[in-house]
Amino acid sequence: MPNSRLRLTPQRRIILEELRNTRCHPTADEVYDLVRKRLPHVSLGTIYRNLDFLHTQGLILKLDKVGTQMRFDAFVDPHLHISCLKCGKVADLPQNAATVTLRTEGLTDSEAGFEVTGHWLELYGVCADCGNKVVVDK
Amino acid sequence: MPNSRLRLTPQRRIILEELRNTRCHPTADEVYDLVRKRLPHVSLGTIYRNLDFLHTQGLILKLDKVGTQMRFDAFVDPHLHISCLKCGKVADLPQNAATVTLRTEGLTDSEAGFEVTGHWLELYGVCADCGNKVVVDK
DNA sequence: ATATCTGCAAAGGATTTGCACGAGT
DNA sequence: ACTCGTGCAAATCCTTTGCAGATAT
Repeated sequence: MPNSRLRLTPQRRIILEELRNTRCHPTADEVYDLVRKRLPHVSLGTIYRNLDFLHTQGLILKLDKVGTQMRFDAFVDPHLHISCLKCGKVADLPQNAATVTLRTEGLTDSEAGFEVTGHWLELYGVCADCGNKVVVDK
Repeated sequence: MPNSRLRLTPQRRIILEELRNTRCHPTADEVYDLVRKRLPHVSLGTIYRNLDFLHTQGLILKLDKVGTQMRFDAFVDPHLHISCLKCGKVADLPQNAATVTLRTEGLTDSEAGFEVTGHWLELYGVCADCGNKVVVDK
């Protein structure tokens, strides 16, 4: 039978520490850059594998609906994310910044016949930096 | 000076017709398959370029928050989408199936300093087909 | 010993792009 | 002529995977 004990390797510990040290919702390659400062020989494959592992363990969030790359978040308490339409930056907003009300009673009878099990709300806007930025390009 | 007249080429017309003939929110390669039945020599690059063109013209929606591939929708009236967690299928739901209430007054003062300009709500669940399906694999 | 984990490099999938030719005005 | 659009193929970007060696118990 397989030994299902899972290890907290230095790589995993440091990835988690770095994620917990920032609220920047870094992409995998940004995590890679952070971790490489402490583990110069770490590989990007290990970063991806362990981000996925930590996500499976429920230790981090995987944000796959924000821009073109996945982003990761070690703060797993319920909260909302807002992404900047100009620079792609992702920030946290309090959970009560928006409320979603579902009318589920009608839904299972709709033509789709779907059972609704959850939802994902994504806010977008313009961050402080980009809002203040003077537009230079034509 | 550039001639800014834009052409409704056979490729564009047929892509739009095929999209308007389905409510299946096809991916680019599914559109490719549909169009190829009528234009056997069309290329996938042309499909991508014209889907982007039609989106820029406001003629179709580009759904980039649904699964790993973009999906396209010629029905541009406001409505919601729900995607099946098991098979990835996307279906329409009436706009009033869910309401989002934003508390914007507090937001610009939050630590993020974001100005909220919009939001995207994604519902997910289990479609009728997958809900009825007997699980065979171990 | 044995299962898990890593680094490396290669493969994979989706999308975009460069280029020469074709089409419309 | 002069754009704009197309087909083809290659390139790009992000992510996943195969494999041989390393690590922990």
